Amino acid sequence: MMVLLPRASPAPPPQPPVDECGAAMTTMTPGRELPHPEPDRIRLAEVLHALADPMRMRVVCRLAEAGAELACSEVELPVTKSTSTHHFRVLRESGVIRQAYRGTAKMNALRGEELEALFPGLLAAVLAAADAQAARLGPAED
Amino acid sequence: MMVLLPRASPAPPPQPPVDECGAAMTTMTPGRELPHPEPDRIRLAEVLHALADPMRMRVVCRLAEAGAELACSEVELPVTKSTSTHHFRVLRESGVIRQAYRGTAKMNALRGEELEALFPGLLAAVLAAADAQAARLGPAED
DNA sequence: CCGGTAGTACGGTAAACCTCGTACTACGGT
DNA sequence: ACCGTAGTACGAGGTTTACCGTACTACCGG
Repeated sequence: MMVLLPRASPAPPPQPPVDECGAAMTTMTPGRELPHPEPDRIRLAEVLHALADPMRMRVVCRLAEAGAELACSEVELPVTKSTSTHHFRVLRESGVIRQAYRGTAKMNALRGEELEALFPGLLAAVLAAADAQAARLGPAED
Repeated sequence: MMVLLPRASPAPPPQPPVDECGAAMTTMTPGRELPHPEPDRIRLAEVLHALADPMRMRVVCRLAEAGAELACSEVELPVTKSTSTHHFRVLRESGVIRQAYRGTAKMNALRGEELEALFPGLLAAVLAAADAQAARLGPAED
């Protein structure tokens, strides 16, 4: 009864993904949906906090200028993959982006319309502000 | 030679505020100017971070709806005075508000025009978003 | 002159945050 | 069937944050 595990796993949890609905989900959710906040659970403070980080702002700008879904790897950040994953999750959990698995990639899209309905003009103003600042300082600055 | 000090001060520094210009400033700056960032040193990330806190957001909303300067004590927050001071400083250092001493009070005002020049529509959008959310949830909510 | 009000500085705590490295899982192509 | 690519979970380190309490300073009014 030697399972296929390369390492000698002591024994405990042979239960793979088990799941139920948000309970287990130990690893990745195959081709399934990821937890996204409903529009009425999106909080301004969380959105602003999500946008207040340079890395995440860069992601949002890239998504906006692309105007379409982008894979995580499509948005290059000067951090490791783990950190990148972290930032994308913060953006998703705050309601700024929507994520979905597509093949081996995870696609990301701005929740533009939903945010517009909740906070009219906010996203546009932030994106414009980011552009303005990028133009003001050298495009490669802070 | 019994000085007025309740405690027995050894003797050393009878020099009161000494100062020079940002060097000493051990305590309060009398009726003087406080350090504010120049418009070109205001960073979007810092502004958003400042606005991403509920307490600070409350301050900004109060200042906006008042349309005029308000003393710190005029803006009631469910925190101690020290914490309040902390939040006002974050707002000032990020460039969101301007502070000045007036008598025993410290007056606070939004740097609306300067922010508008840097990030057109941003402050308005954030304020509108805060109002919208306050209306959506009970005005006494999160 | 004395007390009250307004605000600060300092020190401390507990939580949150950003970052990384390592080890792992899924999907797709050769 | 295997390897590579894309992304995750977990744990840990170091910094920042929000909050408080205490002790202090400045200004105003009686």
